[in-house]
Amino acid sequence: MASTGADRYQPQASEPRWQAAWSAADVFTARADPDRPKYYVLEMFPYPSGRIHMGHVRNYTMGDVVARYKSASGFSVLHPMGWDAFGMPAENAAMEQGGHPKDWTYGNIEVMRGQMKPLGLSIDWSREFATCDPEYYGQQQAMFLDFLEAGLVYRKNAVVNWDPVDMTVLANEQVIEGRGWRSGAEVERRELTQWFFRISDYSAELLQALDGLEHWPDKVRLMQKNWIGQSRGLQFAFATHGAPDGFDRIEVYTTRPDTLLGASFVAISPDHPLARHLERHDPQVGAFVAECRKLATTEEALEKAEKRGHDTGITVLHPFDNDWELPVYIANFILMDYGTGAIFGCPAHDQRDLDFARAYGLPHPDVFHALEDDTPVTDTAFVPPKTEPVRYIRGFAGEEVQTGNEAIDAAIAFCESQGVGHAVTNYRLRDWGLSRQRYWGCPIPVVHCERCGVVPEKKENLPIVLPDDVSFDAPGNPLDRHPTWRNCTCPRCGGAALRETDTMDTFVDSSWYFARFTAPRAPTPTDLPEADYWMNVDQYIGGIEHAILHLLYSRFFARAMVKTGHLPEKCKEPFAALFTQGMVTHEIYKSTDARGRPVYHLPEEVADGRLIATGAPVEVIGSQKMSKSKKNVVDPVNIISAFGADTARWFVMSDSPPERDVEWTSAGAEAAFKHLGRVWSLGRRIADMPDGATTEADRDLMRAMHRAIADVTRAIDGFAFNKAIAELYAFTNTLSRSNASGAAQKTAMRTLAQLMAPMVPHLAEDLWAMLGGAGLVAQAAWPQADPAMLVADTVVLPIQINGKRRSQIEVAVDLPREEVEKRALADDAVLKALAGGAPKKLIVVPGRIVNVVV
RNA sequence: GCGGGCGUGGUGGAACGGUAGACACAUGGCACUUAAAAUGCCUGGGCCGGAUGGCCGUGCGGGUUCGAAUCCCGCCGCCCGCACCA
Repeated sequence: MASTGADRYQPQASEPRWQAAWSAADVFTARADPDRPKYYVLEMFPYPSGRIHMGHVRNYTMGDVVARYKSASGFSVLHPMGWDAFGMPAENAAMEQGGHPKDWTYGNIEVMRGQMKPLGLSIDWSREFATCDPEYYGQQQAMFLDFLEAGLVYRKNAVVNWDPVDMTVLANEQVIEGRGWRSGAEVERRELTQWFFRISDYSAELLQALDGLEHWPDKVRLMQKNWIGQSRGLQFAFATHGAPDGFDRIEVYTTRPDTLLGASFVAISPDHPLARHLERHDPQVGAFVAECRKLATTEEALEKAEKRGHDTGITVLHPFDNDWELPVYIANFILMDYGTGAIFGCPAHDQRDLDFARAYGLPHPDVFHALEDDTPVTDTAFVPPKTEPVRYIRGFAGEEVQTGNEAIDAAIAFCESQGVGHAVTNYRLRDWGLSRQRYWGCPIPVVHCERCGVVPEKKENLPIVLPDDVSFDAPGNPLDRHPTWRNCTCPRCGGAALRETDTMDTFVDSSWYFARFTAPRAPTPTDLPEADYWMNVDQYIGGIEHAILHLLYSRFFARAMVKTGHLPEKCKEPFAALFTQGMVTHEIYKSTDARGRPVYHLPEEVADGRLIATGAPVEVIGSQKMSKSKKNVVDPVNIISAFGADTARWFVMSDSPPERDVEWTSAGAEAAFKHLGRVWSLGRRIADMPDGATTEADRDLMRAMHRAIADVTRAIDGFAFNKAIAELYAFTNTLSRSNASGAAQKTAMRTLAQLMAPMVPHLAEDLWAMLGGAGLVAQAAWPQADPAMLVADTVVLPIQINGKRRSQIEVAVDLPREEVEKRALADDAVLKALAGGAPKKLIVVPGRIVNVVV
């Protein structure tokens, strides 16, 4: 069965054979084995866009290295795969090319599965599912109903991007410079009643629990912390003057109460109740608010937009000086969702407020100065860190040196003592709006009954399956205009009712798939004993672009599932360790057409900076993330057919550290292929050697082998796959030059095969079989380094003179410090530098370095 | 705009605060060959030098330290996210 008879490396022939052998031996089926420790490794599942790309290859190879390594190390491994299959592209394809999102999606899954299988990943395919399978989303609907009952879901109004020409809701990415991507119409903000998860109830807990995620990257924890955005501040009310009835007070929230005596205006959100009221009665306000509503809904658009306001003519009285009146503006940069939707501006110590104050001719009195600089603020706000002491000139305690934090504490205490407001802990995190006005998503299982209102579906009626007979020739949600699907009976009163036509955000689908993998065919969302055995995910691997939303939503969902009994208590943090991998990038080849528009070219169409077809030169632009629109993509399928899967796997794991981007180059891929061929030939040569008699060189080779085992193991454990590969290169070089006996070289070669197996499993099986290894290397136990073989007798100590390396000495590892000092001082270079004098200082770092200061 | 990250030879990168450039790729040289490909060996940051060696060098400018790619401060550039892309 093995390709031992071949005379050269032929991955195209051997890779399918080994994949068949693994399949026949049922090597990758996950089994809950109470006698073995379990290990759940998961890569973020792919969106079935149509073809796999190098980013997938890199992502899944990383997971595969971990899975194979853990399996060899005695763990019962779960390594599943599925498809994040709902989402807009399927609907877009249906609109552009006709056809049905379902056919498009399942067709893509078929193609991509077919492209992934040749990679030889150790995936338990028996657990595969797609989130658009009714079996999956039906269970999601069941959980939604449980969440609803547990008070984790509610409805409220929220704004969406509305395209007034296409009469449809647009996603943020469909809004380009304030206009609809298809119609080109100016996008408006429109309010709709939508479903929300109460994730903000968990703000404090989600924040606090970040501390326990020790095996997550610090940067991700920090990003989530900032996203949750806990702030401590003061909430209080200004009394108004000249405001309409019912608006005699405006509640504001501030994180800088210490600057209250430097306030110069009050600003409210265009969505603030007062603004809404004025809008109805004052055409000028109406015009301004309408202008604000043309802005896209993203925070980014809001922040980048010119800061604009409308003076309402209303004023408020300063709480500590009733003769002091501040104007009230409606301002386009105030969010209704955060705090109370109203702020006071202290321009001297907030750049945004300062820009606003200067634009509207408002004063900007300084509240504090730097300790040695009392220059008043002009066009740059003075915003020192809150931990830095500053001199308050308009503080609550007169002229005093305090840090911002101290002054904030003092201000809150003072205001509370005066009956002006109270301390409030606020969070930036908003509730998670899950309603989407689209067809290709999980239907929200509720009905709207004229008599009973909003009524949850009965669980026995689940799944609420998407109707197949829909058309995409008209804009908007086909479910809204479906002739029969929408009509249903009320589960409560049995009368006529209308089905909810909103579907769920696809983030819902990806917020629990990891739990479903533990029991993918269970008749309930999860099977608790299975979840208890396999959860949590021991190693989760995916892109840094998911650092906030997907991971935060999943953390919330896990808590909600624990609360509703779908996961055991220990699953509140479902991902024990997280690794965020970098992207695969490639150069971009660009030229321009006759009309001067950019034209992009695929890498295979270009050689030496020229188009192969015409010889015309192309502009070479530096590497960027592979994307179809820039055509800087390399199709893994082409690489596999040219070089085999192992070359693709080896290349994406070598060179770049996995957390950083890797640049795909054809030269690098060819080099990887050549190297694997060299290793194969080396294996062939060694396999044919007679065992021979033990030689002097055997011990050196065995030392190198044990060193390689230790180094590669440590590198894989530490996710430093590029270093593991560097060690494998080094050991391969040592082995190929070794004069050791045939028997020793065979042992070394078998070990090399085992150490390479997680990265290049097919080649490893070739080598293992050539060298008479027992069974499959995929089922062999990971080699162990013998500590006795790792200790060196001597060590080379570099000698620095004034911090620069000037010499070195070789000493026994256990030589006492005094002896090392003596030897160092006797060194020629040191004697010369000292010129007879005594060293000023002598630093000996045992086993590392000696530094002589003269 | 806000939040997070990254920056080391021609290239990808390595380096518990301790010999900067491990391991590769490209280049150059040599061997093998009628020739080419393939393969193997040597070279492989810059400058000076025949060599031993010396000086400079980790985006830029400062600082801490016996010693800084690594820690601190200030810049510059690039990348990711910003709640309806997945």
